[in-house]
This record gives sequence, C-alpha cells and structure tokens, in this order.
Amino acid sequence: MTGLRERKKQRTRDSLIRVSHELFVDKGYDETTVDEIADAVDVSQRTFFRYFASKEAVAFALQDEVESQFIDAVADRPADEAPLRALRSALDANWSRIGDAIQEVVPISVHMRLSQVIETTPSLLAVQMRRASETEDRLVTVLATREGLDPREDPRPRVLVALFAGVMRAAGRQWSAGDDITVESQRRAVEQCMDLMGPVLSDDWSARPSRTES
Amino acid sequence: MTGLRERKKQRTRDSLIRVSHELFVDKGYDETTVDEIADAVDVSQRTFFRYFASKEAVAFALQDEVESQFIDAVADRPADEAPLRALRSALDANWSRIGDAIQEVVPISVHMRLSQVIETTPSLLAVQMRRASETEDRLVTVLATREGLDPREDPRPRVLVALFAGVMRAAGRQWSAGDDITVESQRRAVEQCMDLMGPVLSDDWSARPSRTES
DNA sequence: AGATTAGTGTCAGCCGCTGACAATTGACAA
DNA sequence: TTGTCAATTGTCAGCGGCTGACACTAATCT
Repeated sequence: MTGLRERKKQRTRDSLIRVSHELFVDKGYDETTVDEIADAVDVSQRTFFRYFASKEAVAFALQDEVESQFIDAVADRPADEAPLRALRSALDANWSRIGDAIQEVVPISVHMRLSQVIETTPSLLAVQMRRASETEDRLVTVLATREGLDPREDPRPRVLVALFAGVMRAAGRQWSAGDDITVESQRRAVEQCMDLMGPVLSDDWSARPSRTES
Repeated sequence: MTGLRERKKQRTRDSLIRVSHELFVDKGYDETTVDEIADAVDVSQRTFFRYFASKEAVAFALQDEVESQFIDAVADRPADEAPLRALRSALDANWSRIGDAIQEVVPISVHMRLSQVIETTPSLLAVQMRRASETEDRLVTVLATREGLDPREDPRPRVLVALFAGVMRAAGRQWSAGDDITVESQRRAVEQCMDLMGPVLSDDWSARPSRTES
C-alpha cells in the first residue's frame, strides 16, 4: 500500500500533465506560461520545475511511457525474427495497448491534438526529434544484442534503426497533415509507409501508384 | 561595388559567427553567453539579436549554406537519374566544394569540432534535427518535381528522403563518435552507411561483415 | 507526542530574447 | 560641403524559463 505522501505526489503530477496538455491544445504551447499551468493546478512555479525539468518535459511526459513500452516489446520478440520484422511486430502488438496508459491521465482526443501541436510548434518539434534520436540509440542497443553484434564495429543495426525511424517520421508527417486525427488513421499511415521502404529504394519509380489511389 | 555600410555589416556578421563558434568549441555552448559573444565582437547584445534570431541560429549559420548548396545540386542532376542515385551524385559532386565557403569565415578544424559540440549538446542536437526535417521537406519537393509526382498523393518521395536522411544521421553519429575528425573520414562514414541501405532491409543478417573489418 | 524527513512556497537572480526610443553613421542630393 | 534621409546601433525596461538558498509545512517513524 502506498502512503499518502506518494499518492499526493502522483495526483499533482497527473494534474500538471493534464492541465498543461489542455492549455497547450487550447492556446498553443508558446502562448502558455509555466505560471499559468502552476496557477491552474494551484502550486508554485518552483514546484512545477521540481516535477518537470522544463516546460518541454511536461509536454512529452506521456510519450515517454509509450516509447519505453515499444522498446520493451522489441526486446521481447522471439530471437529468430529478422530485425525489421521484429520492429514491425512490436509495433503491431503494442498498437492497441498504447492508448490505455494515456487515457488514465488525459483524454485520447487531447493527446492526439497535442501530437499536432508538437508537429507545428518548432521548439517542440525539435525536442521530439532529439527524443526520437535517443530512442533510436536504445533500439540500436536492443537490436545489436538480439543479433549478437557490437554496434561500434557493425553499423548495420544503426542504419536499420535510422531507416525505421525515418519511415516513422514520414508517416507522422503525413498523418498530422491530414484531417483524420484518429489512432486508426495513424496506424494506417505507418503501415502504408512501411510497405514502401523496399520499392522506394529501387531504381524504377515509373507508374507504381501509391496505395491511397489504387 | 558594394557600399561601406554593406561591407561593415558583412564583417560584423562574419565576426559574430567566427567568435561564437570559437567560444562554443572552447567553452561549450551552454557555458557561452550571448553577452560574451557580443562583448568579444564589441557590439551590444541587442545588435547580436538583430543579426541572428537566436543563440542557436548563429551556431547553424554555416550549415545553412551547405544545405542550400546540396539542395541546388540535387535539383541540377539530370532528369534520367533514379531518385536515390541523384541524391548520392549530388553528395559526391558537392563534397569538395563544401569546405570552401566555410573556410572563408572559420577554420575548417573549428567547424568540424563544432559539429561534435552540436552532437553532444542536447539543445543544439534538437535544433539540428528540426533543421534536418526542414531540409527533408525541401528535398521532397525537389524530388517530386523531378519525377512529376504530387507529394500529397504519393508518399514515395517523402519515404525515400526519410530513408536518406536517416542514413545521413546514422553516418553522422558514427563519425562524431570516432576520433578521426576530418572531412575524409566523414565522407567515408557516409559512403559506408549508404552502401548498407539495401542489405540491412533484407531478412538475412548472418555473417555479413561490415566493411570496416574486411 | 516529538523528532525526522520529504515536499512546498518565497525570494532573488541569471540568461535568452523583445519592444521602444534615442543617438549615431553612412548614403545621397542640393 | 552641407543638410536631409534612412539604416544601423546602443540603452533601457521588461517578460518568461529556470535555479539556488532558505524557511516553513506536513507526512512518517519511534
């Protein structure tokens, strides 16, 4: 059983996340002040910074969990799966479970709209991409371990992860540019871009229509 | 013939770039204050911000030119080259010309060490990656035009560029992790990673040693 | 209940960055 | 040459993000 102190802390933390995300979505990130967030949750600004190292950090608090979950899922894939296959499988397996942890803190709709805010706010986009590169590093380690390789000598894990991350980003851009802001459409965008990895590297681009038009 | 006013401006701008880069390399980015840069160039802090929108901007002033040059080179490739081939050719063609524009403002050694500083400074790394994504967008437009495609309907240009950018980043990481901080080793890293794009996507990773070991 | 410890609020201050206004300096014509 | 105009710069005040120091409050342990 957790003590009162700990529960209180968790409540404060969740409130800071929820309130800040709502403000970001409503007024925009740059237009939201840390003081406003702190006031709305009724704590001091100083306390906010004891929970989150920066204003950016609170915006990515939930993505943290999503990413960790994905990494674990990759590590748990059977060892005989090819590397790229393992990544896609982990994606598939986690797809449904992703939303649950989020919904306990923030409505999914807010979370989805926050994704858009992140893509359209330069400072947040920058942080998101740096975070992505950190996730890449963790993935490289996991994959290299699976294949029994040393990532310092063999660049293949790093290259594969870079390609994978690139595709994920391309899918993210495509999704956030459209108007169907749902988990399903997100999933569809990812799968479509994944399927194009092979064809796109070939020399012949003539008359191969994308799936959206066929 | 340019007027005195314009020449003075150019001199100030170059000085700000040179001095700031040297300070970043010597003391680190976070440890360098805008006031210090301004003082060293003997202008007011306010003037610094009239030349550069942010402290980050001055750190990427030279990369701006490099990237624009690359984009132009891609656009100038013959139309019958396959997309990926065009990217690699543009890279090759520009490789030697890159350093010249830089050396006029900052010694190459400083520029190379700054690349390392960027990779190891979280806030700068974030900005670099956002900038990379903007470059990607421009490349997508160029490639789509070359192939006569609409990037909104056909995701293939975006996916290819994402893969290309991913490989470039993987190469950059690998290079900046090593101790040979020269243009040649940078070039070698890029080419090695490029050559791995195809193999890495295949299902068979067994016993294919990387080029560094063979 | 009293001592201990964790969590919070307050205050002062640094740094990045911006608007406003006045002072300076190069450009250009009378 | 001189006077006018426009561009560039410096100064000042102020906001927002963020941090260290210290006192205060409240949960935990004995």
